[in-house]
Amino acid sequence: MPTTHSPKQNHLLAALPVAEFDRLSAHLELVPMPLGYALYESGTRLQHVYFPTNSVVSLLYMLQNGASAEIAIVGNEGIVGIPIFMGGETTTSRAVVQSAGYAYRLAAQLLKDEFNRAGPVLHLLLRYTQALITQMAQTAVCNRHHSVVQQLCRWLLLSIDRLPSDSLTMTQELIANMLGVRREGVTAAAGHLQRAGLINYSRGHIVVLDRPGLEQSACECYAVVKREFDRLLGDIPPGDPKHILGNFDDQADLLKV
Amino acid sequence: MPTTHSPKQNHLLAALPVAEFDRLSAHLELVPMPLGYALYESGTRLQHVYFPTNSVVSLLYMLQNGASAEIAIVGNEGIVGIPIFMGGETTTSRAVVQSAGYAYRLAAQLLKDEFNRAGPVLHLLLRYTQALITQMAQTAVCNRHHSVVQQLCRWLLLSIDRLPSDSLTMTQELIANMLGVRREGVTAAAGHLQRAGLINYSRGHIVVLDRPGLEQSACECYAVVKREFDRLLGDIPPGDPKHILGNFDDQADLLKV
DNA sequence: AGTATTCTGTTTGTTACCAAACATAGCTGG
DNA sequence: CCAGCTATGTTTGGTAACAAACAGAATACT
Repeated sequence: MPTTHSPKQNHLLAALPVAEFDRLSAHLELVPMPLGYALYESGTRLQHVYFPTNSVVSLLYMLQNGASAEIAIVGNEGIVGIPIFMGGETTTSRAVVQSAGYAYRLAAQLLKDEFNRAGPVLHLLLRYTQALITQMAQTAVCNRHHSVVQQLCRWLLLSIDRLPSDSLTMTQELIANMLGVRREGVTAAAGHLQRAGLINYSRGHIVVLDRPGLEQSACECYAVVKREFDRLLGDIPPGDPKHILGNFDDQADLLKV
Repeated sequence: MPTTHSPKQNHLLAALPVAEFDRLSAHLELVPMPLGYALYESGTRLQHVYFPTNSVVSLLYMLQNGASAEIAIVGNEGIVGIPIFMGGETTTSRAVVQSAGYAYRLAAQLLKDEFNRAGPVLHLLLRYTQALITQMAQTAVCNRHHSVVQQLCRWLLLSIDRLPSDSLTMTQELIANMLGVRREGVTAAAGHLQRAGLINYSRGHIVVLDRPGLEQSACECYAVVKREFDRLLGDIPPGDPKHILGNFDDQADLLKV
């Protein structure tokens, strides 16, 4: 846990041009993200968006019978609260802190105002949304076709990609809720990976020992998501909007700012 | 198959204000959508967006081993080609015509130009995108937790909601590809529904006999998706942008148009 | 220290779906 | 009409995950 915090620890905020960053930064509020805290529930009107720095958030859907399934993972590469700028204001899913840490939050109205300027913030957020859509689509595919072991590998990789170290604090029970499988299934899968020397597991503390090996054991889903995030958002030099909008033809908006 | 065609048969086009509709309509091109036709493949740059009228399109992901899974269904309520305005230009999935018919297509550049006006078209498309996201999230949940019978019911309901009648042309083999299960599984599930008197199945021609019964047999996923589409896009009086943007505070954009 | 709690591991039995092969029935076209 | 094809139905066997109950071990509490 770093002793100093900066909004630039979030990749989306770091990628903003100076003008946009300066407008927003005064209103960014550093908030702690305790494990299990629900940023919003299904159907509730979102009051803030969150830019995680060293925390990780799960987007979860809860079934009527109490079962659950993770839709997507959001960390320092993204933003929690997409429905605010998409126009729906609410979602059918909930957002829960999966790994404790911090985030910068911003009042919904301020983000909407910035979004409605139709400048770099809009384009950046939409590109991120497309990356998130890819992650959700791949989750659907993975849920259909892949084993618990493969899915656990994918999930571990997506998680540590969003964390500063190769270790995470997470019980098998919680992982089971995320993946939508039973706890025993996670125990079996985690035991398998531990015996293979890929991870070390001990009472809610996981350490990834062999990252390449984990990628080998994962299904193609992880690589597909990773590649798409890199393509859409990767290698964005801080403060340089041209890379963000490289594929956009109408860059007149930028000049107006 | 209607003998007369109109762009207004697509709900998104029908919901546009007069000014926006008039700007676009001259460039809309009626195109036939034959069964199995791929509007785009994974990774290819999209040249057009498609507004289906009486056709239905599946967004599919193909695994390396040849297996597949449907991500979402798009019909006359929506648009195919979201990555064009989201900024990614390509997707990891492919779009295939699931039920033959027609669509109006529009050159990618023209849609982007209209989108970049940051007016009603942008807000309408983003609301639709959020509805589509909900459908994809629910597909992920459904793939995890529900039986083939439940998923077949959901799929049938989503499909006939987007078709003019209660019948559809679709072999069990094709349905199996969509759901990402084996053909035998679909045979068993369809036989079950047929014996229950909910559908009539005969060599690629399905008739829904008891729609309420089908909704009973479906999992909650269908209702969740339907409700969210209605909430985000339903009851939009043609040409009245206020309903589309009801939740948007900054309506200054509208006045500029 | 000793008790309670939490987390992980294991057991047995059941079920849904996969895998592969084969059977039948309806349409199609010479 | 009959051959060929396509769509659907059925069989047997295997596997992965579910369901429920319980056992052991590490941590937390008093």
